[in-house]
Amino acid sequence: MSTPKKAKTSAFEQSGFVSGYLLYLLAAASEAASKQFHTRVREAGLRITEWRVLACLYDQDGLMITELAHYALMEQSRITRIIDQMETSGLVVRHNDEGDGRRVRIYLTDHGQSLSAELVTAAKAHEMQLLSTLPVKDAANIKPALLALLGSLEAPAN
Amino acid sequence: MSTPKKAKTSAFEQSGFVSGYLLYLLAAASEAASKQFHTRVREAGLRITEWRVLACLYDQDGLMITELAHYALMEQSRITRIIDQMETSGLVVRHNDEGDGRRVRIYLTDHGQSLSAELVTAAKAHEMQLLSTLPVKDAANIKPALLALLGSLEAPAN
DNA sequence: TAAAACTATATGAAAAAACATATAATAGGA
DNA sequence: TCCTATTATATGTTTTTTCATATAGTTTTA
Repeated sequence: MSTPKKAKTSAFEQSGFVSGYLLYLLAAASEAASKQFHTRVREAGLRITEWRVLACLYDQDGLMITELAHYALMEQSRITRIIDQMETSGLVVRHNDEGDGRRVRIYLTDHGQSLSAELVTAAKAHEMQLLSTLPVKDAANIKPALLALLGSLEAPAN
Repeated sequence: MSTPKKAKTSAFEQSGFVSGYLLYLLAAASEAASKQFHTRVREAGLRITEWRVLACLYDQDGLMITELAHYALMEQSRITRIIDQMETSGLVVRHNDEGDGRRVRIYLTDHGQSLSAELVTAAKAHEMQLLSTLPVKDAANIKPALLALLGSLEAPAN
């Protein structure tokens, strides 16, 4: 047979442009690493986007729609609809901001609070497990490198 | 004013769970880094997904639908439809695999070939520029760390 | 070699996401 | 203060994406 059945480790992955391209590595690593944990998120009855919102609110309850969009890496209109659904399922509530009638602040319900705490704990455990499978050097390097990249990208001037 | 207008660098980003969470850093870095280059992709009249397909075919022309799905990190049915559109816009062509009538192999047209070469060149330049903005240490560390992570995640055993 | 199991691609229907824009509230001049 | 510009959220529409499944070709095996 000229073509191998399972081309998992094909010539493609060994050489060529894509397999060493930074943006590909970032996307692939993000996707592969998230995949594992996302299984747990779905087991908790949540969609990925909802988990992201919960995690943001875990850190800082009462964020605005716009702030959530920024932190959770999503468009504003998307957040609006996700909050609609999360409000329906009893995870969060909307409150008008006193002082600025345009703003809507999102707060965790009791249920949302306990669920977010639970998932954050699981996420931390998963992260530790994941980092423990890496060579020590890489495990130590990865977050600083990503933070440097983010910092460089967020800097307005260039 | 109690709430700053532009909360770019808020308390959120300084501390808390999310801002140091590996899966968040990966997603955020991937998104932020890609964003810049994606502007160029759209200027070339392509969607991001189409660029991914072009890049894969640049490395290895004649990939199957399934292989493209794997390498471009997308679902099979999605690739099928993207190839439909790319065929319509004259970037690729489908050919039946001789030897296995189920397989469909995708080949770049002349136009697809020149466009992919052009964009790959631009992508390499962008990557170099991006890495040059990082501290040398981080620039040297990031790809090995991502590769280690990917390797660890692809390994079946654990 | 016929049946069963499996692989590759396509497609209909449903859900999610993006895009543009509407609505409402506030802020900032003239 | 009134007019304009700006900000925050919501919503209608369209496009993407997913999910489940159909179709067709190949391999396996009894």
